[in-house]
Amino acid sequence: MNSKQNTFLNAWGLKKTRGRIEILNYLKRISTPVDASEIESYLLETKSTPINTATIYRILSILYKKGLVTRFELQEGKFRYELASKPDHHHLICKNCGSIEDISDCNIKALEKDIEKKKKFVVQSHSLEFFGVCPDCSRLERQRLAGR
Amino acid sequence: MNSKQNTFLNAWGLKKTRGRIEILNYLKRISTPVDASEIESYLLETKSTPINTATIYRILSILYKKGLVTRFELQEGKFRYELASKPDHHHLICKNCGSIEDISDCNIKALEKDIEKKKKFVVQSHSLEFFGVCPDCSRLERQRLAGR
DNA sequence: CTAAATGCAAACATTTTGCACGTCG
DNA sequence: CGACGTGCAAAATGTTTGCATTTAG
Repeated sequence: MNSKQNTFLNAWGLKKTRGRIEILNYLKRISTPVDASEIESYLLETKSTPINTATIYRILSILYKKGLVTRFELQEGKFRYELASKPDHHHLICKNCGSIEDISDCNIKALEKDIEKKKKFVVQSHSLEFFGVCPDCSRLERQRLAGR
Repeated sequence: MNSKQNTFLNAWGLKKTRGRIEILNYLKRISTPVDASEIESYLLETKSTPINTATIYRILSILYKKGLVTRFELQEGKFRYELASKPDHHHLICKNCGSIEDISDCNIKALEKDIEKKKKFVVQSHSLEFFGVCPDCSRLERQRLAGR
């Protein structure tokens, strides 16, 4: 299936299937991390044949285990996914509108080195998220207050 | 109920009830963050009358809203809770044994200032977690390899 | 052809909710 | 007494699993 696209799937010992290809293509296109149900609705809206919920979870699980996608939680009680090939970065999450913005890496590496030395803890990955109010919501709030 | 303990509950407009007092006392004693079911089992084992699951969630929810406890996710698909009065800190989570260790604050404040300025994003809170292998598990792994 | 992947239904874990009853202040 | 808090049962949400069937290689 789809002999030219995502050849690396085979390289990872994974069969190329419609679900995997479409999920990977979707992940390539998104700018903010998505959860399983967003992936499902996207495939439902745009693709001819839907992909089963359990299959989506299984695909995400195997891509995660192979290290092709990253997975994290943003205080929502569910997981979000991104392509692991994205450069190291963190997130700004607006508690008002839910928007998620990336911020690029910020010398966490130094901190990791420090921890490894002081604590003898081998750091494999980290997650850093900032929760607050995004510029748009701040602006609207200011306008709302001013208008009274 | 319990006229001397946790008087601040009243100050926050919350009635002093057995559940709230016992949960707060438990949170004071723990050294690593706990989830709802750990709280429930603890109360079940040690206290005469159990506290209903839904009630535990409702108590945690109101304590969280009032800012008396903090809440976060450690890639487990559930929330963990701590007293908010604990000094600012982060966590080292061992992916092998699941142990959670605190690490004290590490100049994230500077980073926050930077973000507020550059991104116009108002930071209210942050979460920083490191995932990896704890010293104990590293040691056991080394021994296991040496023994072969 | 065979191992791997999927669909379906059912189970599971965590968290939330409606409603009647109980209790703090 | 009255608003707030709780217990119980049921539901909502996110995720996983067993098993029969399909499909990539």
